[in-house]
Amino acid sequence: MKIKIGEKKIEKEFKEGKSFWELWKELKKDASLPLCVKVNGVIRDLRDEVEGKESIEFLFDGEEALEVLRHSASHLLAQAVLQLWPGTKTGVGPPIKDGFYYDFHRKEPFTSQDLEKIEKRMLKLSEQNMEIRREIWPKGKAIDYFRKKGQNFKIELIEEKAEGDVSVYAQGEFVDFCRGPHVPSTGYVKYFKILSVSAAYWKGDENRESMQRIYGTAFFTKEALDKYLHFLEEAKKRDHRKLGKALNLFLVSEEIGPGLILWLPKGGIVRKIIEDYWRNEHIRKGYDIIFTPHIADLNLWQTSGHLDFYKENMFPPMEKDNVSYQLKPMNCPFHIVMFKSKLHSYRDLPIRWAELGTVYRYERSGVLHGLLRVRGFTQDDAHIFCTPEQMEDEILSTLNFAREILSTFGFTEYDIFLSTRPEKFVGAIKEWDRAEDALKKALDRSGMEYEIDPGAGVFYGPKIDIKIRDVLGRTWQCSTIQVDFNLPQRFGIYYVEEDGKHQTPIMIHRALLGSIERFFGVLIEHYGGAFPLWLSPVQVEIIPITERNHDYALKLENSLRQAYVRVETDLRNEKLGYKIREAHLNKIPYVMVLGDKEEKEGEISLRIRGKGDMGRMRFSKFLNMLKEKIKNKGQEL
RNA sequence: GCCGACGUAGCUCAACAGGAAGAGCAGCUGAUUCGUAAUCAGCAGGUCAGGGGUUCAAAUCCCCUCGUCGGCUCCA
Repeated sequence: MKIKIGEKKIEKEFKEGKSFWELWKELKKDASLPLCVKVNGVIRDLRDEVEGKESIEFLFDGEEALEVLRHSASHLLAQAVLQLWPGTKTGVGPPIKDGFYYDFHRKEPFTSQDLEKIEKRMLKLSEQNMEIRREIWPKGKAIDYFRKKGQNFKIELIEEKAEGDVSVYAQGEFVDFCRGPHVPSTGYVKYFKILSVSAAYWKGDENRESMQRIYGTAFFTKEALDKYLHFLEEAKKRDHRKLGKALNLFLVSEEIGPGLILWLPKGGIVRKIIEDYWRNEHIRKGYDIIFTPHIADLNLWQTSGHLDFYKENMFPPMEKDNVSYQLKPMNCPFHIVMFKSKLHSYRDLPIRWAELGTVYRYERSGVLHGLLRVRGFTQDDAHIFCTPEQMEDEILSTLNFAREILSTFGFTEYDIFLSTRPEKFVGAIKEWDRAEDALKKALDRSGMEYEIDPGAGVFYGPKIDIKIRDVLGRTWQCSTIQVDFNLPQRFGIYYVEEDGKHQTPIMIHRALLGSIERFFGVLIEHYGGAFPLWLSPVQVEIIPITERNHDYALKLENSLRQAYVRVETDLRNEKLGYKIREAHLNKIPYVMVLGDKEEKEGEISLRIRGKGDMGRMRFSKFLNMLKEKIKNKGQEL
């Protein structure tokens, strides 16, 4: 039998019938305690019996053990809730990415005071260090037990999931239907925090009961827990809605409507910089820039099929002169009609048409969220019409293009997913295979790592999604590259082949930033509102020390403005410290302080955001440095 | 859309348990002309989200609507 303890490997004969727990006690040399064991690759309870010739690994930490710990924490939560409010019905309580939750059903809502009470009770239960035992019950016994307790959700789960005997876990008076595994006793769950409560449908079904879901998190050590709580605070500080208000970037107004964004001047200029960069790069990559209207004849949406499969996301049509017009939820049908307006030869392909197209989608009120989920937004859309042979190269260059653009905004880590054919799909399987193959080959050639998400493609074609990671390690869906078999057929578009035959082109939809609104929101959070120089709404703040220096300040302001530098001068009758503080709070990258000394020598005193006072330098030197840095679009100041 | 919480000055937030709406910042006016994260004084600013109800009396209690937040579901 092979046993692994941390990095150490031991070969040892061991008798059957003992538990891993006992085995550990015989082997252990120090006070460290494993949470669970991995037996032939499967995570098991320490209380399970050793069967003989397994390869055993004792787990002390790591992702798998953390999941076990959090799962046990969720049981602790349920036990605490049942002790505090007997009769509460319990649902499911799994570990999740950053912690765990447990679903409960009862009339009264849990208040934040209740959450505190629960946490205290959990602490007490942890201190009691109750044994956590797995028991195997006959199905009938389990159902009887939970019926007596009035736990109808548990019964539903047992009837669905259990085949023969039922695995339950018991700690003190609390028994839960659960597959496990768990830590050996409640004392293992020490460092945890109850975070929030919200609603969740039973089994995610809108038609079923609404449960109250209590979220929490748990870690191996106090340090790790504190680190995570600190991360939550940091994320809160970076909230784009908060920063958007503080930095006057954008506004959502009740008077305008929910999910509709007003771009204030400070945000507007950032958007302009992003869009200019975007357009210029597209032209450089062989795209053409096009524009299309915001509404179109309803018939267009009939042809495109959106009325069939997208209706619930569309605002209702408006009628005038016996024509119904539809506010557009997508740009693609316009581009298709434009393709159709001219006869295309295979020699024309690939055609790459890009548009910053503003679309409107009806989103259910509960899902709106700052800039990240809105009802009117501008997609950085493009459609590539190409031959099947060109598909792979086009996808590869799009991938590289995406990488280039995203890294300019400081995003260099991605999670990439290739989504393949779902159960419901249009087009021939042969086409799907070809497209999936092209996407896969392009990904392989790009050298980027990716995961395959089987069956997650859209009904009209397979796709690649790129999720970016921000400085806090959070992921955001932005870029998407989708092959479409549906629209070209529905609109009957074609190009003329070498031999004169008509051929349906491959259509690739792609967005790199996703939407300008969402991307801006992500950018704000990524940078914490402190934009790099090239994106900053105000790049240089000029602060004259006294009124005597106002003319000099205005002269330099003009020089900077003529060099296309975004500059503001603070002529207010305030002290230097006050103005510096304000520039700092506004996260302005460079501050030029101008007093009598500077004015006399044609110099400036420079402050750099995050670095402080850099001393004096000639204005001309500063200007050259500034222009160079803006041109380079660097992340550092 | 669903469940819960919340909505007070431009912003951030007070107002014990129903009894005359308050502070800081921002704004305006004046004084101060200042060397690296807040100078002082004065003034102005509110249909307490909107509507209805209970009460002698409502920011406060009840109902409805709208919006925001946390999630569910959905998603660029």
